[in-house]
Amino acid sequence: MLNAIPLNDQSTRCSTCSLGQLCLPIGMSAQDVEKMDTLVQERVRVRKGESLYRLGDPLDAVYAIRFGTLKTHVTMEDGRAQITGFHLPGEVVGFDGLTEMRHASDATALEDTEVCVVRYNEIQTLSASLPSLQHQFMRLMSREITQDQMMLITLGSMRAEERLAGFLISLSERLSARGYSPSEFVLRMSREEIGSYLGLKLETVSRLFSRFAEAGLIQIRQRHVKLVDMDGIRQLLGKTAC
Amino acid sequence: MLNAIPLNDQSTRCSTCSLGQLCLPIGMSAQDVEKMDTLVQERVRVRKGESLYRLGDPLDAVYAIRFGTLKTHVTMEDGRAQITGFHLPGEVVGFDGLTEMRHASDATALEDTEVCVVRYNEIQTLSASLPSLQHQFMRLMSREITQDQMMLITLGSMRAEERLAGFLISLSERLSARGYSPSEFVLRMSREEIGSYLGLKLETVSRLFSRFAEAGLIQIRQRHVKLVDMDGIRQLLGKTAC
DNA sequence: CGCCCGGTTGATCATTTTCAAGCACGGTGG
DNA sequence: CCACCGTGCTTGAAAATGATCAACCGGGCG
Repeated sequence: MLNAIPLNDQSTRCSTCSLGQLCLPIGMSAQDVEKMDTLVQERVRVRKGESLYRLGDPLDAVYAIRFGTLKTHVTMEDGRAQITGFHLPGEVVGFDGLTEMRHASDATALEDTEVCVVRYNEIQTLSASLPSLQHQFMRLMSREITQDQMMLITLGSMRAEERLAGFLISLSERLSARGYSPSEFVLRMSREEIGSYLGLKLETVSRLFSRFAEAGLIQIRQRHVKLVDMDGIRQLLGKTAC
Repeated sequence: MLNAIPLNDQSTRCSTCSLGQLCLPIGMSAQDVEKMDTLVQERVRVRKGESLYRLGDPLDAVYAIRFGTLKTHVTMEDGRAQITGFHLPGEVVGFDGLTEMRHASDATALEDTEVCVVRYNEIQTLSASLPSLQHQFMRLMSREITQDQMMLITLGSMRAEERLAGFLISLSERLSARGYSPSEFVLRMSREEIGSYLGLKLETVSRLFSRFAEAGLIQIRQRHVKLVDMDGIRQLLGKTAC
């Protein structure tokens, strides 16, 4: 199912990786990044629909996305599921569940995806000779906490319209940071998945997309979106403001 | 405003602290815990209503609660606020904002509270001679991520009734772990604060409490709660289940 | 003693969900 | 090549959940 890709060429190195300052090395000095070139010994290919890991799986690594898109999600005993995040290249997944050394969620590919395997052991070992690596991992985990808390605001105090506007803006910004168009992109997830992420039903998501389109804010055809009026979309976000 | 308490007596030590296995040392060996006895050099008293830190404050420490209750909350530009957590003795706050080394939220005391100051520098330094400390901090941060994700499920896919039932159960379990009664306790937060945390309005919280009481699940008088029918409350949680 | 804040309760309203029907695109097989 | 099927999406109407507005209560404190 999962396709391991043994590595021996230069392309494996963080110091020469094109994702560079979007990924693990974000904010680190060039020297320090070179020292972590041995950190990633393995890459894994995950096909669309397959899982990189599942809730309860032993956790021995975190994963940096090279290309593709992942969703992380939790399913409750009663079958209800919540998507906790959509993840783009350069983002690191798997920080949950370090407490029990077992994954606390599932990670599933929304399209064919490749990740760098960052073994937890290696992190621990390498940190001894590269103290900034330890700091780096704490920063990455901290960022995840901050992002989750932003999401709590979204789900706790925003209306459907604001949530979807925020979703589009966030996606636009993240794609833009990766060199893609900020105004025109393909949604890799279904209406239902967007709904799960935003705490809405798929019909509500669909209706809102139609409404945004009718208002001239976006153009949408299937999963292809074009953000026509960014300012207008941004205004939706702070609409209930004083 | 904040009351620093310089330390020199035994009571400062993690190895002899009564919160022991609820707090920083959770899961660590006795030897390792002794080695971290120098970690906490300072304690701080925060009076009811005062803030331990505020959004944007330089972050140079995380804080372990000795006694009292804190809320962590984020306020948006437009004034809307979201409470992201209520924190009991033994819990560690301040892990957000490590990315920018500035706090990404506010922490405010709901009653007079005392915290142990754990300087980030000290963590870094001590980790060199005590590798398990590094692992420990990652575990604590990971736990925070997992908890936030549980909260995302709550806000994203639960109904008001389920949210409040879950809140009561969670509080009961955490108080119980600290040696308090699991069935009878005092809410340190207002209806409005509960509402903010659960993504509900204060009136809804109030109504639900009344409804729970009428159904014989709880007794409530002001902020004093008694959980009468734990099983019944638990059933509310999985109600919409299949 | 009286005020004030926090809480309760009721009536009404808005938003989102639910249920239901139908559409469009992509793939499959005759 | 086209008819057929299924999945994902759209749209409408009705229902439900929670929000809002408003009045009132009551305990604690100056």
